[in-house]
Amino acid sequence: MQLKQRISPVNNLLAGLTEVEYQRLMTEFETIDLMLNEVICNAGDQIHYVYFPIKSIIALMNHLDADKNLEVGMIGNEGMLGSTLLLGVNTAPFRAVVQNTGATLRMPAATFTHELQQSLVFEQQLKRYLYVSLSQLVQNATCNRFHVIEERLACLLLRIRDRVQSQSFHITQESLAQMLGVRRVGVTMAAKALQHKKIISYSRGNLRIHDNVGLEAISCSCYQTNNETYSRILNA
Amino acid sequence: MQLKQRISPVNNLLAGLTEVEYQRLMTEFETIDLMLNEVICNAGDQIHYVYFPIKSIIALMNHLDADKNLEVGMIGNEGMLGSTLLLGVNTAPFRAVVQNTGATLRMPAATFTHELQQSLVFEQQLKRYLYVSLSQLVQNATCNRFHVIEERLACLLLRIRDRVQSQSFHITQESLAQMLGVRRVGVTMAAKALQHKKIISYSRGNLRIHDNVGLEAISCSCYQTNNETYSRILNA
DNA sequence: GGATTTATGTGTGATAGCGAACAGACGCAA
DNA sequence: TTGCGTCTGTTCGCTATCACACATAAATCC
Repeated sequence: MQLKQRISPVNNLLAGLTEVEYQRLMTEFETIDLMLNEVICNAGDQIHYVYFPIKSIIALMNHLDADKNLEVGMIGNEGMLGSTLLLGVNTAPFRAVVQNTGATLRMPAATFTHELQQSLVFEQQLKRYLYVSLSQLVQNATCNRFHVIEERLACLLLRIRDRVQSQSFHITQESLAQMLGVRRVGVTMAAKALQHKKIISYSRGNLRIHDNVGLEAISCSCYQTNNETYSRILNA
Repeated sequence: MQLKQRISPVNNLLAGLTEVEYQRLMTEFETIDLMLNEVICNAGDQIHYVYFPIKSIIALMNHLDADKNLEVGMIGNEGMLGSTLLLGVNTAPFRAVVQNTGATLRMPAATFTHELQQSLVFEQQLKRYLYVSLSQLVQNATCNRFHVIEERLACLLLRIRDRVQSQSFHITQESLAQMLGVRRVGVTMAAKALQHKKIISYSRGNLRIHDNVGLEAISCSCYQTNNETYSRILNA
């Protein structure tokens, strides 16, 4: 069973570790369930824990005011929350909100920084992840500037799908609107368009993707660009 | 004279070093002049040198296609180009374009990574700078999404002013448009509005700021937010 | 089972910014 | 002086998105 975990690790950032390193790390983690819409931290908060999602999704949000929010990063089992600790700053740069419940590994920040010093491979992997986060973040910023809501919605749904590893998941239009930084009505229109094209079905937060190829065709190239960046840097 | 340099260092990231560290670093730097509109690197390029501007400005641009560009970061004597080497990745995440000529310190990438290992203070300072870059980048992304051209232009002019350390500088509306990710005509309109308010004067690329307070009042809060982030993290 | 909450759909007008095309104005160089 | 390149100003129709207000429908709760 442990072998199975190593071949298909619970979190991709823990791949590539030696068996010994992996086992030691696992003794430091606790597995928890995050609560939907829970605000793990606000920008400027002290970082107490780092989180490695297994099935959950954490959204990084930049918050200007009540109706000016923007998703600037999404963390699933391909990433982690708290990687900026690598830079020697122990305050959170952004608000982190739980977008999807599910099992999550958690470790105290102090333990994390200590573990980094124990394993060069681990540290190297996380530094690379931080580089990828930076790149993707900028790609999303540009995406926000130039692409229309429907493209961006398609992109967002694909990113969620990849992280929940399922064709169907639960998310309200209101949440999607917050992430895209647009009005809910804007999401309603875009989602309706996707439904008419038989690409998704959507009812009261229950969303199902029927046509993956169609969705990728509609989404802007940013989806693919971000995936390429991830695999180029982290699976090198 | 050397003492003067230490009190008012050529580049702010070199402040806080001990005299010995500073002197050793300076032997590794060469001082060069960057050419206007020179593309130092494109996204994905190998990083050969790191740059510490003294009077110059380097703009980080994300490039989708010919007419879809966005400034995602600006580097003057408060920062450096190449800080992502800290993350152990030696390819550039973004295109870097010279926006203002002027003296610049340059060091080979290999020397830089070697020097990082020699001085913990230096490394710590640059890690913090990378954290600040990340934060500012996200702030700008949100700014692009929510604020109107005139606010953003005001913000941009203030950022340039701070880096050239002068009330007047040369930049075309075309360049400004590229950085803001809008049409030149959009900049023309916004710049005209600022001129009517007697805040700036502008003729064929020669721009002069007459009313700093007025310009800050018009610019969005992102300007101040970014400055606060910088001083909170780097001057701590 | 009725009331309330939550989630989605619709409609109307306003507006910021876009694309394209063109006109003037300044500056340098032959 | 003429010409050409660069920079800025102006206009027109168009579209995506916004703000606000209200309608409908499913889920949940007492």
